[in-house]
Amino acid sequence: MNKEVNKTYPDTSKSLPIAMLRAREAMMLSFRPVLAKHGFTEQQWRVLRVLGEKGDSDAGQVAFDACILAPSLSRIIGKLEKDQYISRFVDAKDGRRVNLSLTSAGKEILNKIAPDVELIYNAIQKRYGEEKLSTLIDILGEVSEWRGR
Amino acid sequence: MNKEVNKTYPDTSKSLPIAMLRAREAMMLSFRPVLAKHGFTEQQWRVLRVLGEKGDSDAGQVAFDACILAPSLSRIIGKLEKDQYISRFVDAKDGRRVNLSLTSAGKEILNKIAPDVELIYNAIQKRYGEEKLSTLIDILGEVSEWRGR
DNA sequence: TGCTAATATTTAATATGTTAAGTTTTATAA
DNA sequence: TTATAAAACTTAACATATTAAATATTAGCA
Repeated sequence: MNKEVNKTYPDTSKSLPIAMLRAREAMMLSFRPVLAKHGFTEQQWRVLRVLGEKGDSDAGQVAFDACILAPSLSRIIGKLEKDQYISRFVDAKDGRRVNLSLTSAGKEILNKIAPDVELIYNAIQKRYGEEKLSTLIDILGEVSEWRGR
Repeated sequence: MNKEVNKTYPDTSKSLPIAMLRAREAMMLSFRPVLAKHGFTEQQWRVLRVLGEKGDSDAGQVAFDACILAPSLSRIIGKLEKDQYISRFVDAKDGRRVNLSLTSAGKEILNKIAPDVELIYNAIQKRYGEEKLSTLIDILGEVSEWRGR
């Protein structure tokens, strides 16, 4: 049951966007302090992680993978570059594209933080069970393909 | 399948927070233009909706229901009050609390926009089916109670 | 009663989200 | 080939997110 005494959900509990926000927020309350301890925001971390998992990518791809809009990404990579965690260089074949790459410092910090993040994720998985969480991810994946009408 | 050609999901597709963000974003791409047409942001709309569904509430309750942090809510209600959609008054019994209430203009705009929002939600429900979506909301509800380890 | 801790909200500072407009480079078609 | 549209980023402006600190008020207790 809900731990928040005197707080009851309104009918908005049937709202998918709010339900997703609430669930996401519950998890981030665990993840954020770990990232903050190392001086990273949630979004900066997503950028590093995506680059680590997929290797060098152009900004558009990173924006898509990390689910960050281009204008936000521009600022984020500006900071990550200044702090020397990533390097940025214009694509040789297409002058519009900007390629991003983790520096060695970036790879280092990534490997340093990842285990702490994994720990939390494992605790979540242990509590809710792999099956339920994979069902959740599957449905979320389907909904992600909603393209309005 | 994914409509984004040349864009493939990294391993972050297994990340629950990112999956929720992506799914939520897909839906909001449909909802936001409707709200924007009436000059409201997503968050302002959540505040109006919560007040409409639960009636007058103090700021803390609204913050919880709308899933908005207190500092953000302070500014949001500042604007909504200025625009005369809500009224704000200090609680008589507890001077720390601020009670919020929809004005008649607030109720009016709420009733005006709600049907458009419902329309989209119904389309989503029609596409994915009530059962799947209710499974989704159920699991999200469980995960929302995660309180760290 | 008076002191201190706890609450509820607000203010401040920095980072990101969102939409629109601006830049530079590439693709296209007349 | 060249004018024009499209693509990929960036910049700008305003709104929200996050954390910390400040304010004001109430609650608890010696």
